[in-house]
Amino acid sequence: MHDLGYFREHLDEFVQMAANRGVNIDFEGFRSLDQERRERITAVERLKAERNKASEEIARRKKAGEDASALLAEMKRVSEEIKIAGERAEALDASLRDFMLTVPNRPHSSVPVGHDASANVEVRRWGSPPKFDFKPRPHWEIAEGAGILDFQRATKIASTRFALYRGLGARMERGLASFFLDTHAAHGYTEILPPFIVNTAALTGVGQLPKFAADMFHLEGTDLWLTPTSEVELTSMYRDETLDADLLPIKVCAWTACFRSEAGAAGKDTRGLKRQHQFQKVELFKFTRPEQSYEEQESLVADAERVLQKLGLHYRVVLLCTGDMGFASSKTYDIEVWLPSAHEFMEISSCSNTEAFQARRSGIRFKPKGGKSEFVHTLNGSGLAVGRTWLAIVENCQQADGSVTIPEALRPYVGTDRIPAKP
RNA sequence: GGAGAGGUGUCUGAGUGGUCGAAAGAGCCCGCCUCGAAAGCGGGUAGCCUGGCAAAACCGGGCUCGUGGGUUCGACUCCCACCCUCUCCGCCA
Repeated sequence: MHDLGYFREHLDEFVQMAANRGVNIDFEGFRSLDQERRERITAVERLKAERNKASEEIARRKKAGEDASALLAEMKRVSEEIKIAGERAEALDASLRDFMLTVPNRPHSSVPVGHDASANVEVRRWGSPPKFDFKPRPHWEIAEGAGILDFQRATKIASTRFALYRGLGARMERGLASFFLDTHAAHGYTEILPPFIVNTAALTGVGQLPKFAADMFHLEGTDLWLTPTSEVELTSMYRDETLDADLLPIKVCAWTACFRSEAGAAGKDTRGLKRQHQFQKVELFKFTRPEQSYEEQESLVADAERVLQKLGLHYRVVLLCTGDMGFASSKTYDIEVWLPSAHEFMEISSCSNTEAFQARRSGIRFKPKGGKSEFVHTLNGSGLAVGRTWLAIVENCQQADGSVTIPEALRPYVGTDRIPAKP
């Protein structure tokens, strides 16, 4: 969310933002709503000031034993007026708040302008694609052949877009999560294990609600939802708190399952692990001072890259353009890993600086010594999506006979150097 | 699930219808003192909305004592509902 005063005074900047992001925002509606709201508020407040003054006078007269009945009658009438005018003002205020919650964040000046992914800018590449003297197969073929992945039985248990891992497949999924967490902990991130279920306030605080309710699973008859990303939990753990400035930046990481309804994704990535209703993810998260957030974003991306490098997987880093960024983000880098079967890169991490956008929604402040409290900046990034890393390993490390060589760094976590071609 | 207690500022914690945005203490900040620090002494220290104004500083007004309603000229204080926390009992991985 944006600061209302700033938004009002710099509307032209937000008109530009909407054009750059390719979204429609009703600025005319805002102008009239904002103006009427303010007029109503001042009218109500004038009445309240009158009442407060009279109340003091009534108290004084009663103490002095004087008569106050005329004032009392007058104030009864004023109070009724306040009630009626107040209701209208509150309705306008609620509408304005609802509107403000749907305005996306402003992209940072370093973000390229563009409508879709074609305007994204590749920042760097690491490693090189593996060479095969045979035609590399997609991960679902290798994995189902090796008996480490079973989609059909997962469908019996739940529905399509769920996976069941078996044997070394399950162990590699678990091992990857541990490997990620251990690596990040060694670089200053405190491991958190949060609830996987979150409430409406938490989702509103990160910008997931009110706009993206359809992308999530809602628990019927409750205020609770299955978490779509632990970014929600990690942000909300400090919701409505003022943090000690000396503790910043705060660096945390978490492994959780993530749940997405994938509404609107029908027909997309229907085969394999790429797009599931449930997947595991290790998230990196930072609470920083405003002036250090962009520097911290670069190091957060590097922290996510580190685990791919240790696994020896070829990847590139892409700076997303204005039209391809998420709702809450000011600047986002995606990390994309190489997939030999499709001969293309696949998103495996998304690292965003939301500046104060989420902090303002979530009420997360810090207080500098002797200064006024300010909103922190929040940064989030996958480090990494576990299921997608799993499939990248299966594809990049596959052998001609259908077996998979486990990357060296991961071997202690899987307990073997190779997944055999057959169970 | 049942019974009881309670939710007040950065924190602890007082306040039971009228100068209460809120005592006291702690923390933090600024002075004095000191070679410097500690101690001591003095002062300061919430957020949001709104108007003066285009903005900063500043000044005025309004709101905020878990949330939402109600009673009242007036609510931290009384009433109702809900949420949350703690203790005990029950159940349970």
